[in-house]
Amino acid sequence: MQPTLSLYNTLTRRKAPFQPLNAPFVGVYLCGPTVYSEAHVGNARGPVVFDVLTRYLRHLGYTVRYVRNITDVGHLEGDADEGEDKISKRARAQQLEPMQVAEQYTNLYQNHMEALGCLPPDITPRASGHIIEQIEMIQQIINNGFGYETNGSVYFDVPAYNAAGRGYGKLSNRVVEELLAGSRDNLAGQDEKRSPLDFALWKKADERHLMRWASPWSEGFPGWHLECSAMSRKYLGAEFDIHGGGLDLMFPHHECEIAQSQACNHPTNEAQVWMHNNMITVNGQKMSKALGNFITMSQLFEGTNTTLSQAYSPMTVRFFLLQAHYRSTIDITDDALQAARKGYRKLMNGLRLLDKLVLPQGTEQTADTAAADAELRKLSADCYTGINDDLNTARTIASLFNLLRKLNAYAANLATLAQVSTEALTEATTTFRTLVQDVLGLQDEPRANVEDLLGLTLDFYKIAKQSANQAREEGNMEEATKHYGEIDRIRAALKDQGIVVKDTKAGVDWAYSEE
RNA sequence: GGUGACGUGACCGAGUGGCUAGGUAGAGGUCUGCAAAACCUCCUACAGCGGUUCGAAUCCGCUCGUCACCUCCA
Repeated sequence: MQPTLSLYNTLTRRKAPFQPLNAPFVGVYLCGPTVYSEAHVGNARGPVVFDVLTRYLRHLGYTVRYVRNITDVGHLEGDADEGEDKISKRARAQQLEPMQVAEQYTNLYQNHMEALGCLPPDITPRASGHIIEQIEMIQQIINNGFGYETNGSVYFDVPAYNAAGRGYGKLSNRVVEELLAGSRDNLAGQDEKRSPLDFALWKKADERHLMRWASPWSEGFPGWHLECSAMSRKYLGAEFDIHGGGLDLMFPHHECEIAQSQACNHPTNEAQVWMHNNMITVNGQKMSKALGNFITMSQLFEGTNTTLSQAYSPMTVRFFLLQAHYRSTIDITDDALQAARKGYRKLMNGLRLLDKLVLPQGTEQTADTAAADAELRKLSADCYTGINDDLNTARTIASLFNLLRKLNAYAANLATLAQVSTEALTEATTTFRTLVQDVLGLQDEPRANVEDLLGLTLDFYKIAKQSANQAREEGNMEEATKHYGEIDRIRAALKDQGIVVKDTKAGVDWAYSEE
């Protein structure tokens, strides 16, 4: 009997038990990266959180379709005055094809996500591969009276949409009148828009713009909110279960997404549940490209960022991210990462321990195991409390440590396993293993270097060999035989691992077995 | 200015009316050839000032401090 999973919904500003629209199927969409540069740690939080979410939904028995897009068109550089697409701007500087840049960073991103233990999404749609769908959507928006064309560009008519009672601002809690009052009216390039709140659905490309597609309005490119509306609708339907992204995407990106979707398919909030993960901070400030205080994934894994003293492994980073609740900010520091690394390793040591929790032969099970069973079962059950409460992985990890302390205590004195029933113990070890590996996605990360370990083994091999030869020369055949036995054992063990020892005139070496 | 969030012990970070969060670091102990790991014990905090309440870190008010978003260049 699994307690229900509750999720905090940005739309309603409260937690509610999760109810799929069409159980057992669950559609999940996460706004993916813009692939014009390398992702930083902040960009990894959403994917890790949603990886846990989809893993847990599957664990609960749902059939999940998880979509995470790649934005390879559209976004403009914040300070660009050319009106150029970010990707093409970068491409021109490097004399590369824009799609080459996009491909390069897409691959890098996916490698990093895989290293972080994120299972690949079921569908990874590219914005550039869905131009037709986006054009169709624009046409629908225009036909429904919520879009207009100016000079080959198409804009979404926010005042018209809002006048129709569709609630622009309902996600981010904004009032159109206040937005209008707060907006500066001296902005350049506003003349094409009827209202400063309007946003582009299609932009006509100027002659320097490299990425461009034909459309009924002009040769150009789609607006940056549109892709998610179009692609989520294509793969998950006009209304699906869960849509996620960073808190900074709530406005305007997600607000505009809802508006676009609803302009086509009223009524819909595009997704039933909207989830937003909070930001990662550095010295209390949001990590961002603009501030320049970001740490890229490569820098983190390789220890090449000056903010940090050393490299941190992907699993350490994953643990670090999950040790905080996703709606809280999390401050990244050396101390915090080092603490995370130790915590992560402690959990991994726990994993290695589980199979060793066996009552020693000859020890009798205690007749009454009720007390110990109850204690262990409570510790196990607690592990699910946190994750069911809006994916509170911090609490789940805390509970796992509490469970682990008990399991460690049993391991330290195996005879005490007599006090607990096999059923309760199995339940506990299964809970631990399942949550750590399958749900939190924390995998053992081998740190030992095979070459070094082999070298170490061969050192002992050499010592044994010297001892054997010396004993033989001294005529002590009994001693020699003993050491030759050691040598044979090492050889046999290594051979089982596909390694052969090579005794050469130059010394002892090894090679992969060719058998 | 508008909207929202936050301020927890040496550090990170849960909790949100009464009950041990947890991890890391530190202290003592058990174990141990030495050590490590593990286990046991300790360090028991909630920005400040008021208020509500039998009782507040948790609710309310004020003060101080911090942060995010408020789009354009699309």
